[in-house]
Amino acid sequence: MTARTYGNYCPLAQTLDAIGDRWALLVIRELLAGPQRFTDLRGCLPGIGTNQLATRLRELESEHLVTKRTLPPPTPATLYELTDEGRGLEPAIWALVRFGIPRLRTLAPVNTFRPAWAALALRALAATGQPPTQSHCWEVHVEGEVFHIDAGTRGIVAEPGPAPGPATVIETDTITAFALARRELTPRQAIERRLLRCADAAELQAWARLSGFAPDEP
Amino acid sequence: MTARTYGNYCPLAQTLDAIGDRWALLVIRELLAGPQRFTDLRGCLPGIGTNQLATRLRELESEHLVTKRTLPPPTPATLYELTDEGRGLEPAIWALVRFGIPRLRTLAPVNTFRPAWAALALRALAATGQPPTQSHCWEVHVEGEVFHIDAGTRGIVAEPGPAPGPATVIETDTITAFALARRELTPRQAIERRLLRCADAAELQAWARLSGFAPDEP
DNA sequence: CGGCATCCGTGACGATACTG
DNA sequence: CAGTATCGTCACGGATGCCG
Repeated sequence: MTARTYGNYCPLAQTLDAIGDRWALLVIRELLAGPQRFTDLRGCLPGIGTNQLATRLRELESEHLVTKRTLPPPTPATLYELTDEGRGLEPAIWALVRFGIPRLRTLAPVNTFRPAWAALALRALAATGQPPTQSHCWEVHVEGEVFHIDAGTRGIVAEPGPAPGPATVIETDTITAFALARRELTPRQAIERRLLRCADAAELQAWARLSGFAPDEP
Repeated sequence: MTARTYGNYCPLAQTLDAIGDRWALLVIRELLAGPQRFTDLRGCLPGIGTNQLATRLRELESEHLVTKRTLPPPTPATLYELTDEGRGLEPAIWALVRFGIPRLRTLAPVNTFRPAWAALALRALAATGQPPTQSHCWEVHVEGEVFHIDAGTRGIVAEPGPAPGPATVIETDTITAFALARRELTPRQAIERRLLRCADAAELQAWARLSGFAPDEP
């Protein structure tokens, strides 16, 4: 009953009518990592009220961006997940994330901090640099958060979870991931300071070029 | 502590802290067409309160996304315009616009309707299809709204205003522009029905391929 | 008239408590 | 675990007034 609609026949205004409410895009941010339960979402969204979360999920469902699924009785749990239409928001979200990366200021004490958000930043950069000349697959670990990048013949996709096939494993921590994304650190420096691990230096450089990280000095 | 900030050290949350407030992105939408005066913005944003507009402009200014400029005394007027940092939002806005285009439903009576928003949709599509093999420049007119697309060696840019050099002029109306963007009409059909004018059919097709419009039947 | 500031009613939001 | 109920508060929308 939200007459809070902009009422513009404008694609941007219609989008904001759907996802412009407070918390809406952050709910979708969490669902980008895969299906989630109500309580998981609540835990990942510090400060949200349960009523607000319930309302946002209901609205996103009515916009056909999110669906509610109930698992069969062995372990009955209701999961929320993005619809195909909801996944259509990904390009916009990655662009918003990329815009926000240089604006991350020094950490204020009130700020909460999650490895998932560092992984989000690395995922958003996964197709902004030079694409590799041949197929690659990377599996990136940021303190338990895992996603993989598949640079194959059909372009570059960055999906949550471990890689389905063989992949170069890259492992780092939250702070280092943010520093890489903000280009305050080169991958080589991260390796030297034992902040990042990767078995194959050439694959690491290919990932760095693909993501547009800061280049090493010659 | 209702500073209304999410308080997350997350690039998406930081972006939403800056532009997630109501009306903020629509203000920026209007500024994408060039510098605007307070009253012009108010006229293009039906429903906004003057205090809200003043507050949003002040906040966007403090986020360094918008600057206020006062013209010299001949015709003293204060103009609001995007900063370079604010223009960094363009990729995100185009992605949000593209997400909203298929979601534009049939026109409800309450909806307001502006040629500028149709031009926005065409501008957002200006680099989603097949890039042309050689340099092109188009100047698109939608009921007085003018922008141009420059597909040169430095990539594809879509800027407000008329083209600085020679360009193929394309002229159409608001409804047709939306129909093209929604792929409900092909450019050829628009020509045949006298809804669109273009002096050069080959240039029109190049623009259609670049924008990913509906192809003509073979 | 353009560019706000102020006042006020309404409703969305935030926090807590409570329930199937 | 997955929400609903309640309530205080604050931001929003609309109207009006001030000032260059």
